[in-house]
Amino acid sequence: MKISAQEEYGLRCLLQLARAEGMGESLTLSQLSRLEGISTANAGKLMWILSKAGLVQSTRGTKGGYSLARPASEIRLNRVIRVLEGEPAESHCKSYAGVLDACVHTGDCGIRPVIVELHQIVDNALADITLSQLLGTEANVDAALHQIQGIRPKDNRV
Amino acid sequence: MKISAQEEYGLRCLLQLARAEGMGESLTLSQLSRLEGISTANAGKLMWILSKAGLVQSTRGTKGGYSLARPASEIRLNRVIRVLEGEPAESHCKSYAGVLDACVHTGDCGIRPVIVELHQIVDNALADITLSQLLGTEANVDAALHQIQGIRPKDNRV
DNA sequence: TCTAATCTTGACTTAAAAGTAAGGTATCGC
DNA sequence: GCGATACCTTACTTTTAAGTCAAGATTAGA
Ligand code: FES
Ligand code: FES
Repeated sequence: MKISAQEEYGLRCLLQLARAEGMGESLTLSQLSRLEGISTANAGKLMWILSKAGLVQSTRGTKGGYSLARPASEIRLNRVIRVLEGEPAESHCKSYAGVLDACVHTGDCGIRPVIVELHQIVDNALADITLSQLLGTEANVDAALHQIQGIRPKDNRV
Repeated sequence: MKISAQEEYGLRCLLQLARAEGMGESLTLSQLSRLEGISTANAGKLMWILSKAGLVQSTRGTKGGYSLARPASEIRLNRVIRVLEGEPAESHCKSYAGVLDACVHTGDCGIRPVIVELHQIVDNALADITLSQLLGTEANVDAALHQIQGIRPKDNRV
């Protein structure tokens, strides 16, 4: 249960775009790569993924670059992470079937709900955070997040 | 942000041990491998990790096998997952430094708190679940988990 | 004691993720 | 139009995680 490199760097680049957005500017791949200390090729790949998902907008040609497709306050982290983590993780019971054709826990299973709920918990937490909330100072961001964790909305209770 | 194969299979094996525990029995590697549809070699590796961390007890020789080191009701999932996910994930800013020596976000950083809090949220959720809670029917387990997600204890508020 | 069952351990192989390279296409300014 | 800038896309290489193998060590029971 850890964050992958792609998720991490993708999110960072997105944050850089959010910062630039405030000043009405867009960023090129080489700018992004310099800002985050990754190769331009890698930045390109990340941006391609994000743009395919409609999170960022790209402009070609000289004076081109990337910018957020929507205001930073409307981009929630759960969306970002889901896009960056690749495949939609097919139904769990098919991905982790061991050497067998199907999951050995047929029908009644205590594992499945744990995994599903766990992802739900993470998703809920991430859904409460927008890009714009991450632009302040570290202390402010930290404070804001603590609050969110406390005010949890409890969606799917009856 | 997804669960790894090792975490998944390790947890499943542990659950099988918890079931066997109820009947005062221990399980051998070949039994575990058959129950979970993985190779005995793989089961052996997982058990070694879990035993090294003190979560399971092993008995060698004929009539040997594995059993839980403590009652299922005292084993919390956060511990299990942390053990199975390998390295303690050194300070984040060192793991994801791109091509540079250190993290480019020096000092004031909006990313770090997100990652740290996120792991905290997951850990809190997992800490509320014990192995014994996962032994019931799928419907029961699901119901129990929903409750936990709602009653969240809010540890680190002031 | 001897043997069969069983765990232990490190090295090896394979599969997946991450990152890189290169050629292609669109846009701008002259 | 032409060249420079910058994104687009696919294929490849490297790195890391996952899984396997094989030789060694320990115990119960005949
Ligand atoms: S994890 Fe697939 S049925 Fe249990
Ligand atoms: S992630 Fe390391 S300083 Fe921001």
